[in-house]
Amino acid sequence: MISELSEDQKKEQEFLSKYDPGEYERPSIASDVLVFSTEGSVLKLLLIRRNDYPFKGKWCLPGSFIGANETAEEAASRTLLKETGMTGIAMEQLYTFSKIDRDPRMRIISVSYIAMVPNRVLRFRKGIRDGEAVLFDVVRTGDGFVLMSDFEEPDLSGAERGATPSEVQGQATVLPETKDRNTALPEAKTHGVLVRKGDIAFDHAEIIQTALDRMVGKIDYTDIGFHFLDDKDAFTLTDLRLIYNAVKGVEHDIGNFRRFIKNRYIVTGKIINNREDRKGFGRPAATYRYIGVNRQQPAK
Amino acid sequence: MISELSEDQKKEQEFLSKYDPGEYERPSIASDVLVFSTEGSVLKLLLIRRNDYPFKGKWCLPGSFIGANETAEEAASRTLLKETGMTGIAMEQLYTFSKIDRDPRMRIISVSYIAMVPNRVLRFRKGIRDGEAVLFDVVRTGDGFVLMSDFEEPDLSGAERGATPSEVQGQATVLPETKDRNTALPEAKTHGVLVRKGDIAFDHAEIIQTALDRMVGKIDYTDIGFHFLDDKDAFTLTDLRLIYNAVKGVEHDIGNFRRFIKNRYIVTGKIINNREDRKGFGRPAATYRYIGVNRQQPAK
DNA sequence: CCAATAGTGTCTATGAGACAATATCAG
DNA sequence: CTGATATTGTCTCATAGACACTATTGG
Repeated sequence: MISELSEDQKKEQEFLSKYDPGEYERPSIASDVLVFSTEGSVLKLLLIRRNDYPFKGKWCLPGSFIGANETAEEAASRTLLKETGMTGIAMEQLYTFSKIDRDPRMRIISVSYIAMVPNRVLRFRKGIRDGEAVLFDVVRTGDGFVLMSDFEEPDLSGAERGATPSEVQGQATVLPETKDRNTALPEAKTHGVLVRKGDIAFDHAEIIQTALDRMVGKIDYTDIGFHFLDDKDAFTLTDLRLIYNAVKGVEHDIGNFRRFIKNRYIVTGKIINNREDRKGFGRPAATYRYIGVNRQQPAK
Repeated sequence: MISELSEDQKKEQEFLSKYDPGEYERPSIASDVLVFSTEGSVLKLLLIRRNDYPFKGKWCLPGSFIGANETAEEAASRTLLKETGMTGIAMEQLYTFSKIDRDPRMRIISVSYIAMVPNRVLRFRKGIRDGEAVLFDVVRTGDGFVLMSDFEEPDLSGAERGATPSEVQGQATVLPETKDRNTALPEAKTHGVLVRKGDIAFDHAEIIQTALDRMVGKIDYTDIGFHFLDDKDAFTLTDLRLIYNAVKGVEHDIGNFRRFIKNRYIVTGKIINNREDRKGFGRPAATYRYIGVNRQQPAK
C-alpha cells in the first residue's frame, strides 16, 4: 500500500516535471476566424490587410493566440469582438492547421473557426476598426476561389485609414430595398481589389478553401444556413434561398428549394409560419420563424 | 521611408517580444488518437488503461504532446507507432478539444485523430506493448455507446502484464476462416470488461462519441471505409459490407449494398474487378481493387 | 392591363429500402 | 442432392432537377 502510493507519487512527479509548461520548446497555439456573411446571392468574407512583416501588404484572416484561461472558441469570439465589435455570433470549428512553417516567425498551430454573421449585423460594423478589415465577395473559380471588393485600394503610405467598403459602396441601410438583395451570383467587378490565393498571407488561402468546401458540404444537411438570416423570427423562403445560393455558389430553383425546405424544416416543425407576411415589390411573402429542434415532444 | 521602416521594425519587435514562447503562460498542445478497426461487423477501438493519477485505473485514448518540430498528424503517427508498432496507417483529423479543465494536471488542448486500421494489421499487433492497451468492441446504445472486451481483467497489483486479448481469445490467425468474419452486430458478452462512459478518463468519452458520429456521417459519402480493408487490391463486396456494418452499427442489405457500391465506385472506376475470385464456403466471390481517384482522365 | 415576386404542380430520373429469385461453389 | 455464400432483379417510395403554371401585390 505504502509502496504503491509512493510509486504513484513518483510517477506523478515524473509527469509534472517532464511536462511542466515552459520547460521545453512547445508550439504556440492560436485561433483564426473566418468571418462569413451573405448579401443577396453573394458570399462575403472578411480579410485583414497586413501592415507588418511578414506578408506585409497581403491579406489574412483575423486571429489571436489562445490564452491560458480560454477555450479555442472563446479566443475566436474574442477575436471577432476585437476585429468587428460583434458578439453572440454563431461559430463552428473548422480544422486545426499545424504545418511547421505555416508562420515564418515561429511555430504556431491554428484552430480555425467559421463565424456566420447575418448581413444586417455586419452592415453596421463594416469598414471595421482601422480600415484594414475589408469585406470581400467570394467568387468560385474552376480551381478554387478569388476574392473581390469594390472598395478603392487605400493609400498605404498614410497607413492609417483607407476607404472602407461602406464609405465607398454607399450601401443603403434599409434592408428590403437594398439593390443587391435579389441579385444573382457575383459578376466580375470593373474596379476595386482582386485577391487571388497568392495574395493571401500564411496558409490562409488553404484555410479559406477548406472552409468553403466545408460549408458547401454541410449546408444541405445541417442548419448552418439559418445563422446568416437577419431575423430568425421573420424570414422569407427567398431570404433563405439567397443564402443557399451564396454559400453553395449556385442558383437554386425556386420551386425545388421551397419543396426542399418544406420537407426538411416545415413538416418537421423546425420552422413555423408567422401570421404576418412581408410586403415588397410583388406578391407578399410568408415569413417564418426558426425553431431549430423539433419542439413536438417535451423534454423528458 | 526611413520612418516607415523603423515603424515596421518596432512592430515586429513588439510582436516577437509579446509572443516569444515561454514568456507568458500558454496552453500545451497534444494529439490523441482513436485507433479503430473492424472485425466482421464489429467496430473495434483501442484504449489504454491508466496506471497513473489522475484517473488511475480508468481507460483513455493514446496520445502525446506535439513536439516543436512535428505536425499534429505526425505526433499522432508517432503515438500510433509507439503504442501499436504500426506505421502507414490512414488517419484523419477529428476535432480539437480545448476545454480549460479537460486535463486536471494542466492546460492541454488536444487535436484528435481517427486512425483506421485493417484488421489484419492489428491482429499481429494486439496485446500491444505492456498489456495496457486493449481492443474493445464498440456497441451502440440508445444514448451513445459502451465498450466491451472479452479479455479477463488483469490483476493490477502485479501491474506489469495483464492478459492480452490475443492470449485470452485465442484468435485464429487465418483470416478467411475466422469464426466471427461474417457475424452480425456484437452481442452482449457473458464475461470480460464492460466500459461505460463514466469509466473513461478525461473528456475522452466525448471524443469517442464525436468520432463515432463523424465516421457514421462520413462513410456513405467518402472512401474512409476502404481504409479498414485487409487488402485494398483484393477484397470482396462482402468484406466491404461488413466494414460498413461495423462503422454504422447497422446491418446492410446485401443487394442494396452491392447496388450502392456499384453506382458509387464500380461505374466510376474507383474500384475495378480483379481476374481471380476468392473461394470460400459458398459461391466464390469476385474480388476488387481500390483505385481511389478516377483514373480515366490523365493528369494535365 | 403589366411588372414583379410568391407559390404550386407535374414530369422524370435517380437512389435506396424491402425482399424475391437465381448462380456457383463444397461436400 | 443440401448448405452456404454470391449475385441479380423487382417493386415501391422518397427525393431532386427541370420547368410550366397560378397567385397576389403595386402601379
